[in-house]
Amino acid sequence: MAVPTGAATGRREQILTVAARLFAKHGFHGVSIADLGAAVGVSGPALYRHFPGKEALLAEMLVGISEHLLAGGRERAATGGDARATLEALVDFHLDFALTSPDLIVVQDRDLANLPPEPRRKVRLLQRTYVEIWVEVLREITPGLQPEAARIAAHGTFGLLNSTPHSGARGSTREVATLLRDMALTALTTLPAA
Amino acid sequence: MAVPTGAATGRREQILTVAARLFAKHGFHGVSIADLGAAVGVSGPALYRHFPGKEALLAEMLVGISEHLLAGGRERAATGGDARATLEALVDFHLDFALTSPDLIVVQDRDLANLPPEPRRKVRLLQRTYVEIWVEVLREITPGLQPEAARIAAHGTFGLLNSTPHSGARGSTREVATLLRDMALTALTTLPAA
DNA sequence: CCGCTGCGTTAGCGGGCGTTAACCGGCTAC
DNA sequence: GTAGCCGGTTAACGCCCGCTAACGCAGCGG
Repeated sequence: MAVPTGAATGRREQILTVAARLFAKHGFHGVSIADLGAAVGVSGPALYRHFPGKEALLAEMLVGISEHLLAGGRERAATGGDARATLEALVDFHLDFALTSPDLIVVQDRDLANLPPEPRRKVRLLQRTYVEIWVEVLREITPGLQPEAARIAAHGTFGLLNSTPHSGARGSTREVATLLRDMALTALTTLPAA
Repeated sequence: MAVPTGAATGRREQILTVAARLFAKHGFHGVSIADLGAAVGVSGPALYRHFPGKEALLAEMLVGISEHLLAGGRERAATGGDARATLEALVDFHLDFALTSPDLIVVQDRDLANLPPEPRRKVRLLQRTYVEIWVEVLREITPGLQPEAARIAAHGTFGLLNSTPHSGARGSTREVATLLRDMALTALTTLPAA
């Protein structure tokens, strides 16, 4: 159930992990089945023993990401503490994911367009639901905040928190985390009520 | 000299504009030369009358973007007002670019990896120089701010400001702009001095 | 009038890709 | 011990793509 990029237990997990790394670096169309096979130590068509095709592999990866995010978001939102605490939990959760699995973050918003229509709609739905969790919390914190404004603020925050793959993120992870965390919380707790 | 996606004057400009739109939607490898030709009304190999190849086209697009950003950044930084005003100008400039040319924003950080080595290094250099402008201003505003922290904050802010393509950005552009502008400025002016 | 240049066209080549086919060795169940 | 699945292999097919070749034709300078 551990979605984050970690050590691979079975072949399927290993393939998904390696594929995430390669897709993040070269893009979906920039990685061939042969490349991917070579990277896991088998070669070429062996992958078809584990996935029905290249797009299905991408689909499983992206759906897994969105489901993981949504599940984590729901979990944090369900604790029922005050809204400010919930927001902090959401930020920490999202940031942890972004720092732990930068490959998945990159692939997530780069190769969504390469999904077949059906899984794409599924991912979009999951993402939208995830955003709505944030919107609810934000509107609880800032009364009068319009839903559309909250949505834009949430997307902006994702951009902020997901920026670590771009910045190299060399400094010790802990420091990066607290910096971005504080930036996000500061920005989100001073939204205009209008 | 107008880099932003606008009406196309000559064929070259038209091709670049259309290519930006298609690349943003389908990714560099997801758009064929034939697709691109069809989208501008000519077909296929006619593009080779204007660009030496597909990668060169991408290179010109990405180099143009980074040069535009760097030039705009330098311009704002050169006015010599106080740092806070400079920062506001930088945010406004970057945000205006992101809102005016969402296609270029998307292509910029998605297809950098598809550039041939030499233009890629050039783009990276331009980007790094652009970031350093922000870093200087941030460190002027927040004394004691470490360069690496400023860099991370700058990248995070770019992620925030560049998030509009993801959020659909339906609300009237002006409102989106002021919302993201305020979020960015709030976050950047409360960075820890440590 | 002639030829050059600019900008198109269609035909075709070469290579790479996703995918399928056919085959095969090693576990494990019965 | 043998049947069968599981997860590999190599060979090959068909498609699509980037790119080149060869040609055509309007416009214009001499």
